Order: sequence, then C-alpha cells, then structure tokens
Amino acid sequence: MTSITPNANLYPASAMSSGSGVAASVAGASPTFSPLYQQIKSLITQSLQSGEWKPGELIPSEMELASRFKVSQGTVRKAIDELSAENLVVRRQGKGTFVATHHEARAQFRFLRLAPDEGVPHYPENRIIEVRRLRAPAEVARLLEIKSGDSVVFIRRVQSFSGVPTILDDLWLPGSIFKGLTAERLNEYKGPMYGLFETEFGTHMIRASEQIRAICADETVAQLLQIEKGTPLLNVERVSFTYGDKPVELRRGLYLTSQHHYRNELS
Amino acid sequence: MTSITPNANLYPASAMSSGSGVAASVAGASPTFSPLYQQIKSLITQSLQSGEWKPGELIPSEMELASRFKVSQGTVRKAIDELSAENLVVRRQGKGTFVATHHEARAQFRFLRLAPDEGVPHYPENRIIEVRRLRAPAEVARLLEIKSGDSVVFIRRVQSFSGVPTILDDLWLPGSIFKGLTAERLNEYKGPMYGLFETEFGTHMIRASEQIRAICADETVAQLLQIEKGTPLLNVERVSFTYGDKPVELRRGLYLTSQHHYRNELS
DNA sequence: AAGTGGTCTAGACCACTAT
DNA sequence: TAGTGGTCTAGACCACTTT
Repeated sequence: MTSITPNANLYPASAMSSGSGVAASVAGASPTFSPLYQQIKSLITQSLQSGEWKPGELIPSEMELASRFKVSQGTVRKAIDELSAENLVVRRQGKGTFVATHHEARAQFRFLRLAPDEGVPHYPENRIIEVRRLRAPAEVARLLEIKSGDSVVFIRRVQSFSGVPTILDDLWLPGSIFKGLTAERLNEYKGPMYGLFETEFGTHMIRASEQIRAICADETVAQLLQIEKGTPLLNVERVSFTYGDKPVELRRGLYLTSQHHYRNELS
Repeated sequence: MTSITPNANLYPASAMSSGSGVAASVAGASPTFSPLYQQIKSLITQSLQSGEWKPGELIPSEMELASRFKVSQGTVRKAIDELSAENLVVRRQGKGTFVATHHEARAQFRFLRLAPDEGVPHYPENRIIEVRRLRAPAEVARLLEIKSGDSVVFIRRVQSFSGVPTILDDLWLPGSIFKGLTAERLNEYKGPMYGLFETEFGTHMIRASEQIRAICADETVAQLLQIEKGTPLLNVERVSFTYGDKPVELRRGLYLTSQHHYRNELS
C-alpha cells in the first residue's frame, strides 16, 4: 500500500480543466487505477442507486454533469455510453438521458424469454396462487445473500398465454425489502411484476443470471398447469440483481414448451 | 428517390480532412443517411467478409485505416469499438486489433452454454456417430436459406464430460460450403468444431440464434446417451450465422441436464 | 525508441425535440 | 430559438508491447 494518488499522477492538472477534478478526489478512496470515465460512471451509478434520479426520470444533461464533475463532455459521454449499453439509462436524442424503467415497451421482453412458436410475442395473464411469509431455507438464503432463517416473501403464480397455463413461477424475495407485499396488490397490478417492484418497493432489477434444466412435471405442477404428470418442462432458476449487483429475487420458473420456446441470442 | 448525396451535405468538406473522403464516395450508393463511422464499420466488415484479413490476423492500425479512408482516427476508433463489442475483432493494447477466431480460450465458451453444476467449465470430448450427404428437407432448407433438395452435410455426434455422454448433436450444413467434410477429419480434429469450420472451410461463425424446449428422450436418443427412455432433455435448436448474417449451420442439440445446466445472463 | 490501442480535452456542427 | 444527444475532428498524453 502506498499513499500516492495514482490518478493525479497519471492525469496531471495540465490535462484537466481544473486542478481539483474528480480524479484527484476519487483517487484517494481507491488506490487501484481506473480511467476517469469509469470513475464518472461509478459516481452516476451511485446517484442511481441512492435514488437521486428515479426510474423514468431525466438525469442531468451531459454538459451539466461535465461541469459538476469538472471533466469534459466527452468523458461524461463515454461513461453514459456504457451505462446505456448496460440498460441502466436510456438516451433520447433531443430530449435527454432517462433512468431505465420496467414500465416501458422496450423493457417488457428483456426478462421474459418465452416466445410463442407462431405469432408475435405478447404478455401473459397473471394468476397469483399464494403469497406467504417464511424463514429462508439455507439454499435460498445463500443465493439471496441473507442469513438462513431471515424473513422472505414466497410467491407462487401461474402465467397464461391466451388462457393456456404455461408458466409456474415460485419466487423468494427478501422480507426486509418487500414489506407489505400481498396477493391483493399483486393481483391488482397489471403488467410485469418488475414494474411493481420498482414503483412500490423502490427496487429496480438491472440484470439476472439463469440456469436452465429439463425436468418432468410432478403431480402438483401438473395440476397447476393442467397438464399430464411427467410432461417435460423447462426449469429456469433465476437470481435477479439490483444496483450494486445486490441479489434481490430468487425465482424458479417451470415453462411448458409445447407451444412456446425459450429464445436466446448468442453473440 | 432523390439524386442528392446526403452525407456530402451533412458533413461538408470543411468538417473532413479531405474533400474526397469516404462519406462522399459511399453516399452515392446509399441514399439513406448513415453516420461516417457506420460506413467505415461496414467497409471493415466487407474486408473481413472477403477474407482480406483472416481470423487470428492483425488488421491495419487505426491510424493506417484513418488515412486509407480519409477520416480521423477517432472515427475509425468508433467503428472498431462496435466491431469489438460484436466480437468480430479483438483489441490488444500495444499490439493491435486482430480478427476474432474460434481458436482462442476466450471464444471457447461463447457458443457452449452447458456448464457443470459443480466445478469449473471444461470442454467435452467428441465422438462422431455419422456423417452423411443428403438432400435438404424443406424445413432445413428454409432455415439455411437454400433450396429444398440442395445438398447438405448431416453430422451426428455425442459429446461427453469426463466420460459421461451429455450432448447429442445433429447438424445440417450447406453442402456447397462444406465440401469434403468427412468423419475422419472431424475425428482427427481436437477442440471446438467452429475452429475446424473456420480453418478448413473459411467459414467463421459470428452469432447464433437458439430456441430451447424440454422434451423426453426417445428410444434412439436414450441408447446414444446411455440413459433411460423418457429422461427429460433440453432440446436446443440453433441457427448459426457467418459474416453478412448468412445462415450456415443448423444444429439440434439434446442436452442431458442432470449434472449440468444451460447458463444464461439476462442483461 | 517506435508503434499500438486507451484516455482525455476542446471545439465544431448536425439531428431531434420542445417552447 | 434554445437545449439535448449524436457525430466528427485535431491534438495531446498514457499504458503496453516489441524492436
């Protein structure tokens, strides 16, 4: 460990519009080098995380941020470029840059990968089977990075396409975040559940990690999806993350794929 | 249709290092506006497609391309930024920019999404079951964008992890491209099949589109994977594309997911 | 020492949206 | 008309690799 401030050395005052820019002030906190635009990106992310700018809202213009952080517009631009590529913000020419929200057409199918074999994708109907509070089992706690036995909200629901039951979802949510979540509120709400999580609980999902397996429907599942016991199903285990890569949802989906498929682009 | 050259108007000579730049020459061919860096990107892609620079090779430096195309280095840079994000090229600081190749550690798992539930991912062993020439069935022809009845190469293989048969792949390849592909050559070759396709047949895969379903193993499949008939399997249908978004591979993989899972990042 | 990609700045103009 | 993001240029310096 050394006490020098690497960024101040790497990007001397002559290369900056001001001697007391972000690089110098941030460098002290982090002895490992990172480019200016990454530091700006990190600062903007912190503002998103803290709720300074909420989903759907307009963030300050590039010029404004540039002057706030004492860097050039190009540097702010590169930071926002990456945030935009990661779907944290959305740019609109002539209007400004907005915090990404799940209340938008473009976000609807980002986390819904099941598409009909024929016809255009559309959003399924929702039926809540049960909502329960329980103590987190070890495996659930591990994936949500909470303590075993902590309060979690358990949700079971069935999603249908054109009246055909197709998805059986089991969800586990940290009780500390999703206080007061009831079946009534879930049933009242139309549209993607992530929209409700965002608006009602201030928790915006930014990414998710899935593991997919093939299984056969057991008795219980078969009944809920109105299919034969033993029918092959996709078993999709998902962990979703909010700002700061904090896991805030564990979900196990069982997908009936006789009329639908899970779509994926490898690139 | 108008005969004006939009780019020449939008980006007059004063904004360019030369009056006879790319914008002017390309604009005539395409009446719809596109930014300079997109045109540069398209020109570079054409060179990749034509084989001027082959997978693994070094492409000209940014400065060199800038002077060739009569644009600034920053514009070339932005074009290469996108090509890099699309995995068409790979940048290496201090060395240069290289054409992406499947003969590389970082490319190995881009198209192999099956990972062990425990332990680190590794590459499976390969066993070719059969290689055959046949006339393309209608469905195969449609997806490969060739004529029904055209020659296709059919390959069946089994991939094993640590000796355990796990993947049964059926492949259909356009006969016009994959001339002289035999079981011997496939068996001799170690490593990912896309490496062989690239080196031996000059066909580099740049992206793929997959549809995933759950099915049950039938008699034939069960025997090949040494599992019980009726075992649930992932059915992964893939269409792979080379430069110019030309489909050149149709693949149906059956994945045994009792010890493995298909991993996917939603972002 | 020379060459490459990576970062940063400053300034110009274009395209789009709102007022 | 003003303000926003989008494009393009020119020049500087840094980090990394090779000669």
